[in-house]
Amino acid sequence: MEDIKALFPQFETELMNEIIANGVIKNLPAGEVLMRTGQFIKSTMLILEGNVKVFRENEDGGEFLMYYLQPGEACAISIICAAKTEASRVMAKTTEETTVLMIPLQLLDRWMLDYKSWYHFVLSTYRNRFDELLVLIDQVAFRNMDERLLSYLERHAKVHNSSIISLSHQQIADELNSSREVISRLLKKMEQRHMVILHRNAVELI
Amino acid sequence: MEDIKALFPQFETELMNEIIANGVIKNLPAGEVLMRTGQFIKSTMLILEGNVKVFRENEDGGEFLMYYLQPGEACAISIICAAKTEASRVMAKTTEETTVLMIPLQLLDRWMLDYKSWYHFVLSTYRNRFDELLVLIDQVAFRNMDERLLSYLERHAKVHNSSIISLSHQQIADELNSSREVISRLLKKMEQRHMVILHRNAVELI
DNA sequence: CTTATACAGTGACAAAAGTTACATCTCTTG
DNA sequence: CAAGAGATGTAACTTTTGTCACTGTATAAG
Repeated sequence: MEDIKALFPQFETELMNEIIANGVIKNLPAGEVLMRTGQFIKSTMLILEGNVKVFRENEDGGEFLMYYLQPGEACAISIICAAKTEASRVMAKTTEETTVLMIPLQLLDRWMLDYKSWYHFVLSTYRNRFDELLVLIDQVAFRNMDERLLSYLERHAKVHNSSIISLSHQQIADELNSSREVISRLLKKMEQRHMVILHRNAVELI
Repeated sequence: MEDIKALFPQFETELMNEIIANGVIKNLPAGEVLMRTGQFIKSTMLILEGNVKVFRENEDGGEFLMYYLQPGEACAISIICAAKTEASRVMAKTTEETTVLMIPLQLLDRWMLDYKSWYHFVLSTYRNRFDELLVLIDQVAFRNMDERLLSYLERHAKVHNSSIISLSHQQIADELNSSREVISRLLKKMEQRHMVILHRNAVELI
């Protein structure tokens, strides 16, 4: 409870009380799917601990990364969809053990009116996700795969707070919508330039 | 005034009155820049007539298309930025003669609380723009240039309500972040397959 | 009418990325 | 520890896209 206050210091006390009274805390293992393409959303969630990756699935099951959700953040899509009870167009999955706070959607409309801090939180959530999509569009539209790979590794390191990226080349290729061989090739080049060290199932950023 | 009501039938009467009392109608010629990268936004706007294209500028001045705004719509970015008085990261420009209704940003917060119809309008604006960005990401991440070109032509035709797309190959290349020769090549192929007819400064969709 | 100027067509080539096809290598599991 | 599964390395090739260089052509301006 104290952790929640620390993560969302901007929320006023009454909102905090409502959140605690109505929210359900869920503990999820890594790899748990929180939202599925085409699924209708019944509740929104705040991330308390861990990490959630939001992605689109392509035809072959590849998981094209959109962005990560971190503690103190909320899923804009779940709020948007919840507000209109519409189907989701993206997937969300935990990448590590994660704690979320589920909030029934019928509260959202009232909170928007009753709590200024909630209203501002929702708006800034929209704005931040929108910005992340803009950055993503820049990457896929303007950057080559080598640059995208480097950005990807750096972001992964930052988000997971470790310079060791524990993913196979295939997983990285999926998240960038490329192919394993291309990623292997580029990683090899980066290793020759002493930008990374390659391990099994892991890439270490220098 | 009656046209405004027809374009925004969902707005309640009092909101309509506020809009009419506080909004400023502006008539803009084609090619007018409404929003510039890095610029701070002082007001938001509703599109009454015409068409606005929202795009990102690349290093060489190419205008990479994000989406169009049409009558009855509002610019999500201007609302988001206005709400936080932050700098814009995109550009907006009229593509034809356009009438917009400018609304001073200080009214937005109050309207969100006072008018349910405004609140829902803003949320659905967010949702729609978000969806358009998702579609754009799909295109650049998953589709080849020939498919993207076809989608682009179809969308342009739909938005401008004409099967004749009055743009040079260079302009099309810019909006897709490609090069003139590539677009010429692909258009030629499409012409051979009887999908389009090529004119000077125009492409006709069949 | 002539001459710039912007637009379009095209061939040749280069670069980036995707594909195919194997060869190794490194764990895990029985 | 042997076998199999999953992971990685790599060469050869194709496809897609981008770039360069040049030609022709329509249109507007003088």
